[in-house]
Amino acid sequence: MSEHSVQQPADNSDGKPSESIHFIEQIIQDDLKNSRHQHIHTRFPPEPNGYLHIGHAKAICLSFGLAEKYEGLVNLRFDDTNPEKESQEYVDAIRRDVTWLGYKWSGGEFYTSDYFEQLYGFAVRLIEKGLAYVDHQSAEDIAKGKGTPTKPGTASPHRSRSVEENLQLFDEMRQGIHPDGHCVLRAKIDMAHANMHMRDPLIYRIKRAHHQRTGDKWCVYPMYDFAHGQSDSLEEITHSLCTLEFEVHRPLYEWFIAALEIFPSRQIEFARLNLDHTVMSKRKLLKLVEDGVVDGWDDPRMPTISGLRRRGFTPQSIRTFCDRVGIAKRENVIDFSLLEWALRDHLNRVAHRTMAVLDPIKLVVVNFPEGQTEMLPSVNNPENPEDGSREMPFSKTLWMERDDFKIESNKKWFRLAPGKTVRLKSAYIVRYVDHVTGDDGRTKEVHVEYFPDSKSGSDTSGIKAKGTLHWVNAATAIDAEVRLYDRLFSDPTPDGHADKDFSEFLNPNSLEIREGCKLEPALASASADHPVQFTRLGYFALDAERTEQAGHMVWNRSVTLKDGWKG
RNA sequence: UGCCCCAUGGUGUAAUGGUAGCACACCGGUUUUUGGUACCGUUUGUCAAGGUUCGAGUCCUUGUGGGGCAACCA
Repeated sequence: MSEHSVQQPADNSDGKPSESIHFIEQIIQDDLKNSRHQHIHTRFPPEPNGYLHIGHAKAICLSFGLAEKYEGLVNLRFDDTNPEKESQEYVDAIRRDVTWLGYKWSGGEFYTSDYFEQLYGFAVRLIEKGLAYVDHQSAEDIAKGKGTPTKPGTASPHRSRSVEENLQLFDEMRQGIHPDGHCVLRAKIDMAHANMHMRDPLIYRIKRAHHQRTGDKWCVYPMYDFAHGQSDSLEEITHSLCTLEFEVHRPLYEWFIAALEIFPSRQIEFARLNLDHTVMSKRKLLKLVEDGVVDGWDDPRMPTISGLRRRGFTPQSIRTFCDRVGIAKRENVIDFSLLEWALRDHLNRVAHRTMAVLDPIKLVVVNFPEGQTEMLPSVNNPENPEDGSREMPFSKTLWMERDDFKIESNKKWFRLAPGKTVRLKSAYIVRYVDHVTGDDGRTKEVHVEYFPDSKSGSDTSGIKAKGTLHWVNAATAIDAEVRLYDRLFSDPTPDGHADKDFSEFLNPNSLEIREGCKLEPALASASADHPVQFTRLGYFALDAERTEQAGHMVWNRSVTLKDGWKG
């Protein structure tokens, strides 16, 4: 059990839980205590019209997590009632992402399209009760008739058709006798209702579109309000959790349950997740993909689950993040740094430390014997000694990071510079001797002398070095490409500006590709499943797909190490 | 000029009428062969005004501010 698992209420003598719970858990605990339900049953109902993002992860952790915690069931249900926008590709991606997060849909996998026949029957039942009618008005007239939030709507001229006529017309709709958009089925509720959704909402429309699952069997499809809640009911979902924008739909949700006399699922809304410096709507993410701004839905800069996965995030880190974000009803914008913290927190404990130089310059150990190679052990993870150590080759010619050398420095500079002495991680202490400047005016080589008695682990030199540098043996280095990422948008809330399009805030420097990076030889056997730390640089993940395409290793920087240096 | 929801440090989130706490971020310190980690510490908060109460972040009223609602989308 990890320290991140939710603590069960302690068995206190006074019976009080030792941990606070959010409002949805309170409802569940009350329902269980009052025997309103013997067990709970939740669901996650994505529309397969895009990839899942971190906001969905919050919803997934909520509904799946609650089912697990209270030993209930959870369904995965694809809300596929709009064939024009949905596809099997998205269904597959959603299943993959939920599975990757570590969840199983214990209650089963469902599709709203499986209920089309029953939904149709529900509509007939409504008509028979005089609670629905076929409207032949144009879309514009229907919209006009709805009024505005401040002005009541007006009744459709077809509102008082007889039950028989409505039954026949609705049957004709199904038979395909009428063209697309010719008429719709509407619930008969209240055109003057203060809630716009109660002003005779449309519940069925004619749309000749090939559905990825039902093919061409249907030419009428139910609208969200006449599909979602009914599906919840059919699956006997006890707690139907959704985001705030559906709050105004709840009266309708309940009206249909009452009118149809079906299982009373309960809808509860919570605030969706917003992350700063990114966008979280499928429409906007799709636009980034279509415009080629990013590499696809799984671009490592995307807030999608697949993007985060490729970036190197672990399922555990995302679950920790969702846990820390909390559940409430107020609008929120989470700091990106919380996500980064969650990843570091996990990877610090499990990732092996390795050495890589991203902007290499030569480091020559002038007094080290030419042609000799010494194997030096280096601990894989100081946070977890059980992970052992590996042997690193060390010789006269090494690579060091360009940033680790400066010609002019001061007392706060712990790295190499004229007059400075540093430790090479897991190797020796070296002292500056000289440096070589290239034709371009940049430093090309740094020459140092090493102290043979300062060997890591058996240092008897007595020399103190404030700084420790990472390095890679030149002769055995692996050449690789490393991709560094920054936030996709420079503005914290790119879609929060009424007068400007979110794309105006794209960060032009969100991707930096480094070629010719030098990796220690042990990294040859790295796999995408095991993120590593490049010592002093951050956590990195092998991009298996790009590596295969490029013919050389391609690494993605998942997150930098926290940098405490105020130089 | 309608209806619904919301309001606690910079950002999130607790406190269920009784000491405003936790996390992230920030800043400072200790330790350190990663300027990482770990540990310690500082600063910062109940939108406003009334009311109820011995006692209000919590209950009531009125404001103010924010969000949502008028797709044959979900």
